[in-house]
This record gives sequence, structure tokens and C-alpha cells, in this order.
Amino acid sequence: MNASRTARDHARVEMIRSIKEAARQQLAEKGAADLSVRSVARELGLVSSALYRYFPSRDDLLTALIIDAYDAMGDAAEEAAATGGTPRMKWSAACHAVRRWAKANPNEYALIYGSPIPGYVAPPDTVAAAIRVPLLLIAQLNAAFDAGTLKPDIQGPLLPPGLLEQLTAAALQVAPDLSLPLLNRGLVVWTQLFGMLSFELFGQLVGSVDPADEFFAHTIGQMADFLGLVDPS
Amino acid sequence: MNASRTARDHARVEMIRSIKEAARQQLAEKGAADLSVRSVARELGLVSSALYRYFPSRDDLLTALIIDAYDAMGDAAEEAAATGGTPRMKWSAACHAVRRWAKANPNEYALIYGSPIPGYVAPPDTVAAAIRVPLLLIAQLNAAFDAGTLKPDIQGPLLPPGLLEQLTAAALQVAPDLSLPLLNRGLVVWTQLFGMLSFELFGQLVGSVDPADEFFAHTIGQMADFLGLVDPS
DNA sequence: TGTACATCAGTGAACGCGCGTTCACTGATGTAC
DNA sequence: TGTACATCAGTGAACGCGCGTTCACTGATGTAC
Repeated sequence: MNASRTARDHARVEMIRSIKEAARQQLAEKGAADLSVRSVARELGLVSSALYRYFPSRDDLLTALIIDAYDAMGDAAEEAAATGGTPRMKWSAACHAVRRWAKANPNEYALIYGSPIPGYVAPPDTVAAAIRVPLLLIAQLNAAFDAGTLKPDIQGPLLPPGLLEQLTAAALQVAPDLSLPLLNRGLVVWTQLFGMLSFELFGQLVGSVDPADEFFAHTIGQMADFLGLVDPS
Repeated sequence: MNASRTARDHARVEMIRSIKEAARQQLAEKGAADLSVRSVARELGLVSSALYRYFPSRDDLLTALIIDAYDAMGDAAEEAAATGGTPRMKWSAACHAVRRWAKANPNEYALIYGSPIPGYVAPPDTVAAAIRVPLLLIAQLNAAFDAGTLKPDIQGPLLPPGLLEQLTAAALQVAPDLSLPLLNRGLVVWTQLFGMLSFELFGQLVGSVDPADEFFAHTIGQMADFLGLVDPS
């Protein structure tokens, strides 16, 4: 309400910030399974029980880190897409930004896109942050559709009925104007993008196309073609 | 050499088998990070130090499980492909077998395709088992090429020089007759396949195309088209 | 403005637990002559 | 075939460690009158 109240509150949000920062650093060094309340407290020069003033349990701390990671990736992608250009250019810029973020923060990436942590269940709060990147990608398809820079005819096998239903439901929420075959391709490309990233970060590409810079860049282009996003040229 | 020697040796391989089986079960219940030498020993009614007669350390046990997991997946895929048909059919059958195996053994899947285990580095022994599935998929492209059931002209953006080099080196080992653009597409589809699987198993598809049976089946077809594998019809 | 009370941050000890690994040991199983 | 010895499997105790979480506590910071 008044200045003094704000002071203590401010110290509190600052402390939460430092805790998460220290935890993120531990994460970067040792991975999610090895992140412990005690080691974070140690890093901050606190006694472990002190952290319980800020996070009621280890899982809540993990949840905060997960949301922050999704948001950091979302920020990076949105910022890259905001630099302008055609939908295809923005789409490509967002993909590259996602990769850059993932390579700079591999353990945060693993936290959100790697194996689930045993015994941990993500609460629904994470969903809003988690869907930012897919929503951004779909937004580029919508924009291309509106701008008319989308090849109108997607050929390919007919969608089976169950898939049609799922896509219809998803489209209602997210992209009511998009054709369902195109939305489907969007999902294919979405899984392709993160499959490629996980393979690169988790070491599966060693011995073939690692380092993957050119493979990634080239594939982004191929997938843009697959979606019918026309080239800016 | 003689019968008695064989008897003790036989008991030994049997014991190794039971240890791995118990470990696999623990894996299925709790995930890789929670798998411990002591709990495996407990399950077998042994004292924990007894296991050190068979595996010199926890990491060696993990390595054995990793190799077994790759091999189990490889067996499933090869068995499915061995049922015959056109290369496209075999390719598709292998993909479905991989998914079936992964869904039946999610924690083993996570062990090999999920986030790296902190502090663990996979020894080179795992490579031979790890590449069985990609080799099998490439073998279908080779077979299709030899049978002439492959659309000969892959259009698309030119391969950048660094990628060309990497693909040339890989092709030498694995598929000397394949065109490099096609080998490149093979890699794209390979990452797509496991990206889709990881998303399904790790819960990223919840809210869109989960359950993913039809999405998976449909995408396998689309990717076969993308590779130019002609339809059996 | 000054005082009495309430709220909050951080402490330190403790509970109860599980972990990987080593080591000297006891019996049983195998080998060599 | 029988005996002396070597090899191996499994035991049980111990080392040293880290973990999440609770709880009664001390001071400091904020609030109400």
C-alpha cells in the first residue's frame, strides 16, 4: 500500500528472482534430476529451509523454472518474428531463434522437451507458456493465408476421420481460417522442428550432420516449401 | 571347456539376464534417474554389493540397458520390415513397429531418445545398436532405388556446400548409390519420426492430436511421399 | 511522532531416508594332479 | 576316483555422502492506533 510495504515486497520478488537464477545455473551445470533445494540454497549462502519461504516444495521450484524456460523460448521466437518481413521470413526467423535459444540453454531445453522428470507432473499453469511457439508458427500460416502468399492447394493423402475431428477442434481454438490439411502439415513440421533440435542437442546427429547449422537451415527452407509458404524472392 | 565350467558360466549369464530384467522393470516404474543399484539388488533378494560381481558400476548397468533398448527397438523394426512387400510398405511397417515398441516401453525409449542422463556419457559400444533403425530406413530407400520404385527427381533448394560434404561422407558409409538430396530428405524424415514419437510420449501433443494413432499413420504416408517412395497401388 | 503488536525472513537442529562403492569374510563350485 | 588348491558368488558391515521437509526459534521490518 505505502512505501515500506512495497520495500519488503520488492525484496521478496528480488529473492525469488535470485533463487530461480541460481537454480537455472545449477540446471545448466548438472541437469534437472540433480537440481536440489539444498544446493540452490548453498549457492545463495542460505540455509536450505529458508527457500521454503519462497517455494513450498522442490516441485514448485521446478514448475517455475519450466514456465520461465517456455517463456524465454517464446520471447526469443516472438522477438525474432517481430523484425518483420514476409510470413515465411518470420516463420524462418522464429525457428532459428528457437534453435539459438535451445543451444544456448541446453538443460533448460531438456527440462521442457526432454524426458519427463520421474515423479513430477506439470500443472496446467505451464500450458499457456508452452504453446507460445506453436501459436507463433501457426500465426505465420494465418498471416500468409490472409496475405495470399500461400500456395492454395495442398495435395496429399486424405485425412482420416478421427484426425479430421481432432484438427477441427484444434482449428476452432487457434486458426479457424486455415484449411485442415495445412494445419495438419503445420503439426508435422512442428514435430519435425523439435525432433531435429532434440536430436542435435541430445547427440543423436553425431557422425552424420553434426554440426547441424546447414542441415537445420536447409530443412527449415524445405519445410516452408512443404507448408506452401512462398519464397520472398 | 567341460560341462562343469559351462554350468557356472551359464548361471552367470542367467544372473546377468535377471539383473537387467529387474533393472528394466525399475526403469519402467520410476525412470532412469531413479534407477539404483540398491533397488535392483533388493528386487532380486540380493545384497547390493553382490551386483558388483556382474557390473562394475551403475554406469555399466545403464550402458547395458541402453544397448538392449536400442537392440529391442532394432529387432522390432527389422522384424516388421521382414514381413515383405514393397520398400515403401516395409518402411512404413518399420516406423509403426518403432512406435509400438516405444509406446510399450516408454521409459526405455526415454533412456535412449530423451534428455541425456547427467554425469553419464554413452561409450562408443552403443553406436552399433543405435544406428540399426536409421540403417534399416535407409536400406528401404536403397531397395526402392534398385527396384526403380523411387521418383527419380527430387526438386527443392540446392544443398549448401558444408551439408553436401557431410552427406557425401555419410553416403560413403551407408548408401553409396543414393542421391544426396534424397539422403538429406531421409535425415529430415528420420528426425521427424522421432520428433513425433517424443512429442507423443512426453506429452507435448496433449490437447491437439492425442491420441496420435491416426496422425502418426497419416504422417508416415506423407513422409513416404516426401521421399518419393511410390505407393504400392 | 511513538509505542505495542503482528508479520515476515532466515537460522539451526533434527527426522528419516536412500545412494554408490569398498572390503574382509564364508561357502560353494570348479580345476589339476 | 580322490584330494589340495584356486576361483567365484554372495554376505554384511561400513564409509561418506546428499536429499526434502518440518519445526521451534530469533531478529528485523512493517502496521495500527
